[in-house]
Amino acid sequence: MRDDAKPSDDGAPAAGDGPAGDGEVRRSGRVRTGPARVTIKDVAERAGVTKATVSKYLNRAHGYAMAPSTRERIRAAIQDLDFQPNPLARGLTRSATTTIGLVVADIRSQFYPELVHSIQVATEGAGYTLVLGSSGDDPARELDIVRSMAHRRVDGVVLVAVRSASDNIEYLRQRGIQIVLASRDLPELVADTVVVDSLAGARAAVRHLRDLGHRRIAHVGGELTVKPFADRRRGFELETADLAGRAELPAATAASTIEGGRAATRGLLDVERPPTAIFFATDTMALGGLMACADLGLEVPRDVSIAGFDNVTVGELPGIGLTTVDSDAARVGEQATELLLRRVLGSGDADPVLITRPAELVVRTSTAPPR
Amino acid sequence: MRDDAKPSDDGAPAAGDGPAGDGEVRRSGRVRTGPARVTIKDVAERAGVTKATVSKYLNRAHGYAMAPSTRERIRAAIQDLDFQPNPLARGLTRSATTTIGLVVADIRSQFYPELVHSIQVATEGAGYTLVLGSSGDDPARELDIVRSMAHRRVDGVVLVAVRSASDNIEYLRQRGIQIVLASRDLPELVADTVVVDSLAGARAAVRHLRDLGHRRIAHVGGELTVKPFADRRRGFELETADLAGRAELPAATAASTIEGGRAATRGLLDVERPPTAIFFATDTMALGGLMACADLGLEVPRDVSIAGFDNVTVGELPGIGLTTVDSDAARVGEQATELLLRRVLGSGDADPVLITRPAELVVRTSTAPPR
DNA sequence: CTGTTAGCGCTTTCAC
DNA sequence: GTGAAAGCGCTAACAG
Repeated sequence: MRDDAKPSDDGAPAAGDGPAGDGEVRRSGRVRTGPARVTIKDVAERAGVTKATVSKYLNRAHGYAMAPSTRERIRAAIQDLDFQPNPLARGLTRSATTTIGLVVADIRSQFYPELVHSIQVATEGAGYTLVLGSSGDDPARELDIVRSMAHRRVDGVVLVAVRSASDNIEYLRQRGIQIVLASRDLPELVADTVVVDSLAGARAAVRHLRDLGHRRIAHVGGELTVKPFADRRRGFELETADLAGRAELPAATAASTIEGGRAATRGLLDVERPPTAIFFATDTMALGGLMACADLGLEVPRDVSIAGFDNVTVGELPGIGLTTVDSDAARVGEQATELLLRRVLGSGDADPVLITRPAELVVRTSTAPPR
Repeated sequence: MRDDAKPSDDGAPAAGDGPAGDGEVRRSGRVRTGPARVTIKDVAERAGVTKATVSKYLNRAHGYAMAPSTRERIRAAIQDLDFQPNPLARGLTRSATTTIGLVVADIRSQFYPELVHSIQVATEGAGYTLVLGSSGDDPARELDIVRSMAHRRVDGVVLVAVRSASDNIEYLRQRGIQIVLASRDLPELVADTVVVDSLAGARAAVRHLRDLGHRRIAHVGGELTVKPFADRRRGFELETADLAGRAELPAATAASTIEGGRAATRGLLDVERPPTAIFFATDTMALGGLMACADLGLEVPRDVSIAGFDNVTVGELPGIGLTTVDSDAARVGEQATELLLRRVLGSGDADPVLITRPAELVVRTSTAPPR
């Protein structure tokens, strides 16, 4: 998707561009006709006014005045004709589309559905349409998506769990497109951001393990370039600073996937004197941790206690009962959307706002005192 | 979202519209300026040709001829200027937007992420943008969403797990918008459809339970107005037809949610002589079934065997180990998208196509011989 | 308060 | 092969 300005099928199949002047596409076919669309002109005629007046009616929120009788005739005409303003035309003139872009890394992860849903509901509830992009956690693709959304003139973008932001944010900002970051903050506060308090949450989780009597506690963290993951790790370190040496507190870093957590956990447990508890930076990794325990014939929580972070739905299931920290994804999504829409509507503070939501410990059955 | 033709801020904050002529909104503010956008006119000037010629270059797939030298100059100009055709303008004239709508019931359900992801990847890979709508499984909202997408001139719509279709499909079809149904078929083949073989899958699951020695088998089904659910139930009935009376084969119907499955299962198990195995119409319900067992102090599979349908990710987890039937959501999504894009591009059969994918049994640890 | 007049950026006949 | 002109459906000054 590098050279966006290629022939009509701008966004042709990912396949190679082939030799110079290939001509594969046949967009030709059927000419979308359907029932004659009713336009603003039809409404104007039926109401006995001009398009301009109808437009003013449609944009009356802009503060146009209008004779009640005219207003009423237009209203009636619109209703009779079942008129719908064409969003494309509107977008073309106003350069605003009542559309919000949502960029996520990968919807399949246990963590997103709740977040995406809340964002979807919030945008839709405000009359905006949601455009979805999935980056696969690849910064390059993320930028492609952001560019594509910018060209489509979305009014704003929710960046969920961005990796790094410099390019994206710069690009959007230059084009006057509003931005909000959800669930992952960045080292610098470059845009409105809504996250959960990772540091406090991690401390609570680790303290819980200590309160149970654990002393050999390990940590499986996410990539440290991701700030919330770094914060969680730091929380782990702060709460274990007084404990013995590094040997007692092994830490690993893994991709935030089930497989990532599984592999890292195996490495951590398959040693002489394994830890009695592990704190994971995400529930997804913790689920992998559970698999690793099963792989090694260890029982949770008897042989090892497991704690995660996020509170994904499946953690509640019997047979899982994952002790975790609630990231309150739904509220994060909602609040992020609110912030974004506020900016889109022109209010909003001059400076970026950071909202850090409290993180609550949720104790279930995957943690218990060490043997 | 009923009256779409309301004032400009068609999608004002959910808050009340207040007294008659309130004037709260101030869209006024910042006038989205940004760096002067480069248009086809700029390209034309730089290349020393007219907009028309540039347009022909852009649409060369339509089969326009052009002098190689001109072609080259235009190509260079586009590159130098980093020109991107404005999709809105293009959409306005061509009445096609390289956009696909995706309508799901509720992304939060365990089943969707995989499906949505595959659709997302497939559309994006073909250069289309995905617009997401979530109906909450409410037919009225579903229609609202479909209408909104139609107004935005999406080229096609993927309807995932529609409930009933008459209105939606009629509406879209009238407007020449292509349609494909994924994961749920309808009694009548009204549009291209991709589903898994529910009947065969259900039979395989039930046969598996019988092979293990179960005779008192229950079924927790989804609403029978949903064809795949009806098929799964029918599969259950066919495979148990020779067994004792109805008392041995209780069946319940529930909403396809964890809670739905949980409640239904409790009802089924909390009796004199409970079944020794339960076949669920969906994994989501089966997870609820697992919770119900825990609630009642029953152990799976020792006291009761549990089998589901869909093969959601969490089913693999140790502690869950759900025996199920694979719905192959990813492939269903992919194939549905392919079918849709084919129609959008003007190929595609005259009549609707039905693709029924094979359903494969996946045996895990939630099923075992009865005691 | 309402109408006139220009476009927004692109496509598309129809000439040349 | 390329250009001129009209128009997609709407908004936005500016008049009156």
